[in-house]
Order: sequence, then structure tokens, then C-alpha cells
Amino acid sequence: MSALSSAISSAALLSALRGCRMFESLGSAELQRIAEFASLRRVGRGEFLFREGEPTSGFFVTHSGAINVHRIAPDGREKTIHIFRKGESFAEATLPDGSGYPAHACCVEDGHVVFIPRAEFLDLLKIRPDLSLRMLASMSQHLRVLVNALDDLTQKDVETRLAIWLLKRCPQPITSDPVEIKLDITKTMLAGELRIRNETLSRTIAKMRTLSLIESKGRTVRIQDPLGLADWLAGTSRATNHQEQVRMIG
Amino acid sequence: MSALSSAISSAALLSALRGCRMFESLGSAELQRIAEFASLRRVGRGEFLFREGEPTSGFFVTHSGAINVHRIAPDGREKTIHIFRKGESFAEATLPDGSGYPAHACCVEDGHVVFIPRAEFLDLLKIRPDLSLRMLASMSQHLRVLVNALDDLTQKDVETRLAIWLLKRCPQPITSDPVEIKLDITKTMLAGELRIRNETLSRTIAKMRTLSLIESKGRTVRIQDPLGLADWLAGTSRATNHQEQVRMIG
DNA sequence: CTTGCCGTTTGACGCAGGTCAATCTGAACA
DNA sequence: TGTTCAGATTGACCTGCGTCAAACGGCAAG
Repeated sequence: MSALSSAISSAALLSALRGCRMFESLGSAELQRIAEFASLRRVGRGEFLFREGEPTSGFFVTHSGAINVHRIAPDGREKTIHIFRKGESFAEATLPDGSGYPAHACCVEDGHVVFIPRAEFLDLLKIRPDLSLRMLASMSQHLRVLVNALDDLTQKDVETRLAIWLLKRCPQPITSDPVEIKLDITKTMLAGELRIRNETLSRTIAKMRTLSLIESKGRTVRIQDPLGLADWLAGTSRATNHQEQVRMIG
Repeated sequence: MSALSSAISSAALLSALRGCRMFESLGSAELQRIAEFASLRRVGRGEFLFREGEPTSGFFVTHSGAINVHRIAPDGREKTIHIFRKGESFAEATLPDGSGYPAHACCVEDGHVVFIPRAEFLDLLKIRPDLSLRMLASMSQHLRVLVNALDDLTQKDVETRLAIWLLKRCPQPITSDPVEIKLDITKTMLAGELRIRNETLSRTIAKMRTLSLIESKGRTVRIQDPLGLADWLAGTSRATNHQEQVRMIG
């Protein structure tokens, strides 16, 4: 790699690191330090970052695009654990014990990821205890997400789950101004993320359309009145307070 | 408290700490250090350790008994996140951000818990980076558990979930020797842990009894042939490899 | 333009598990 | 010995979602 392209990629790397919640409170010096051993990588749809069982070499931060972390059920079907997007890190849980990645990670939308090698990062942690705390915070984030997923599943009702998913991608705070949401992934992938089959998603969207809660065409969903949708959610006492849909316990 | 009882409780505390997976690799000196500010506490069935929304004062380690960590759904129903037993710690995820406990914790079987106050432990972490790594490992454990719970839910089939639950409490490795399992909690609580209603649990147990997979009377479940049960599990391709039922990703 | 593929939509159907309600069991206590 | 009450069981019913199958739309390669 030429010195020039190296410099360019380094700048991009720094900006990518800065975009990651886990590192957002770090100063330039620390980021520079991490950038020394991290690397920015372009990923295309369908490309695997790692496969279940592979020895863990490090963890990732999504800079753009979307990564589907999933397992394969014994019947051969894909079971999505979570789809990671801009700013989200994944597989940090593999840092402590190097016992192999416990799932597959496959790109479902073109983008860039930062790769952070395990050994070097562990060394850094040893001399930067505050960074460990950030890591802990990040992992508790993930725990929260998962607990919410559990909530969503037991509190069943696909309409509710879809409504929550949509409201999460509306500009916050929620207003009554129409919002147009471009899906960044296929509806089949979205179905996977909601842990339902695509037929069910299709029907649910149709149903919500007839209720005039949303409009949809292709990969675009229009919400005429997000606040109204939120009210509908609360009104039918379908969801727990989805403002604080982000909570969990160890 | 007298000097004597203090000494006794201190010894009990140390032994309790030693029994916790999170601390198992620590030496006596470190444990002693933690014991200085941790405290052992007796809890009775029905007693709450904390409630959702309360400011986080620290986290817990179950020494004996069982603690049900759960939320209350808007319809007023209890939704179990996880039941923590001997050696398991919970609410460590609240360490980084002191934003209040995100769930309720209620004792469902008499026992003892260790309470580890937040501020003091954070101070300790700052000067003991290796302890941070242990914390990270512990949290990734929890992540694994949750991911498995997700797996179990989507891979539905209550019979499977119950069978896995039972096999997990058989002496490892699984043999063909009969095992008798005493439930440490009510069947209603167990139903909550499996995320089903107690009627369904009742029916499922009945069904497995007619299949001669188990016998049951009151709070005791007898498994004539655990290996056979495991085979039945694998045979019907019901579960993912439940040996490695312990895996996950960030 | 045709062909094929992939993702989506729609219909018909089945079933596991939730719900409601009634009954049963057993431990604690008077 | 009876009373009480929480938990467990059992039955009847309902429904949301998975499943199977067929058809449709759009896009890329030939």
C-alpha cells in the first residue's frame, strides 16, 4: 500500500472509530492509538466477516451498511440474532475467551467495517482501565438490546414489533410530521430481524396499511403521523413504554 | 454487630465470593479486598432485592436460593428475564451507567446473596484492569444465556425447552443412570423461566410422562434415562447441539 | 424480447400454545 | 378434624403465526 493511500485510509479509519459509540468519549490520542492496529475494510453484500466456530481474531465496528449476525438452525434455516448498523460494534463478547466465534456474520448491505484485532486491543485494555469500563458499558448495551428482543418476543404481536421497529428509525423526538423510511435491507432480512417469516411480515404491512397507520411501496415506508402511530401503540397497551425500550439487567 | 459474628459473616462472605464464577480465578488477597466492602445478606422468598427504576447501588451474586429478575408488562403480568442461582451474578450491567435498575429482582427461594456496592467496586476496577476483563467475561456469559433463550423461543416447542432445562440440571456428563431433580422453585415460576404459562407447563409434563421420558410427583422429577432423553432431543432434531447450548455473539 | 432468478405477495390450512374457567391437591393452621 | 388458600391440573375453546403452494414483479444476462 502506498504512503498516500495509507494516509487516506488512516483518516477514514479515525473517522470510523469516532463514529462508534463505544469510543465516542475517547480523545484523539486514544483513537490514534487504536487506529494503529485497527483496520478499515470494505464489505459487499453476501460477504462473510466470520463464520461460527472460526477462531476469534478480533471484533468489529460497523461504519456503514448492515451486518447480519446469525446462526444456522439444525433444519438449515438462518436465525438472526441481530442486525448491526452504523456505529454498532459486535463480537466484543469474544474478547475475553478466545473460544471461537459463536455465530456467523454476513454483510446484508454494502458498507465498511472496522476490524479491531484481539491481542492488541487486550494489551491496550490492560494499560487503559477506563477503556475497559467503556467496553463494559457497550456490552451492557447489547444485553439491553437482547432483553428487549426477549420482551418483544414474549409480548408477541407482530404488529407491535413492526411499529416499534419503524418508530425507532423516525427522527427523535417523534412528531406528527410525515416520515419516509427507506429500508436498507430486503424485507426478508427485516422479517428475520423481527424473528418472523416474510409471509407474515408481508401480511402485517398490508394490515397496517389498511389501518392507515402506514403507506408502503417497494422498499419505502411512509408514516403519515408517527406520533399517531406511537399513540396507537400505547393506546392498545401493546408495548411497554417504548421510549425506554432500552433497558435491561445483568 | 459483635466482633465474633462479624468474623463469622466475613468467613461466609469469602466463601460466597469464592463460589462466584466471576471471581473464581482471583486469589485470596483480591477476594479479601472485595470482602472489605461487600456484604452477605439473607433473603427470604418474596423479598425484593431491588425494583425497576430504583437508583443502582451495586450488583449481586447469588450464593444460594434463587432470584427472579423480571419486568412487569403493561397488562400487569410478570415477565421473567432470568432466574439466577448459585454462583451467578446479576445486575453487573448497571455498573457503568448509574441510570437505575432496569428490572425487578425478587427472591423466589430462600437463600443468601452477596451485595457488591457500585462505587467501591468501580474504584477497585480502576486499579485492577484484569478484574475488568473478568467482568467482561461474565457479561459475555450473560449475553450467551440470553442469546440461547432467544434461540429457544424461536425454535419454539415447549417440550424441547423443558427437556433442555432438565438435562442442564443432570450431573454432567449425561449418563443413563436415573436422576432425581428437586425443583427449587414453584412450577409457576419454572413456567415463567421457560416463558410459558403454567397450564402449558402442566400439560407438557403430563405429555412427557405419557411418553415415559420422565416421571414426576409434586416438586420432584425423575429421569429414568437421561441419556435416552438427550437422544430423544437430538433424534427429533429439536434442539441445536445443546452441549454447546452456551454460545453467543456481541 | 425472453429467460431465469430473487424477492414479494396472497390464499388456504393446521396447530402449538394462550385464555378462561372449573376442579383438585396439599400444606399450614386453628 | 375442618378451613383456607396458593398452587397444580384438566378441559374446552380461540387465534396468531408458521407452512405449503401458487403467482407476480422487477432486474440482469443472454
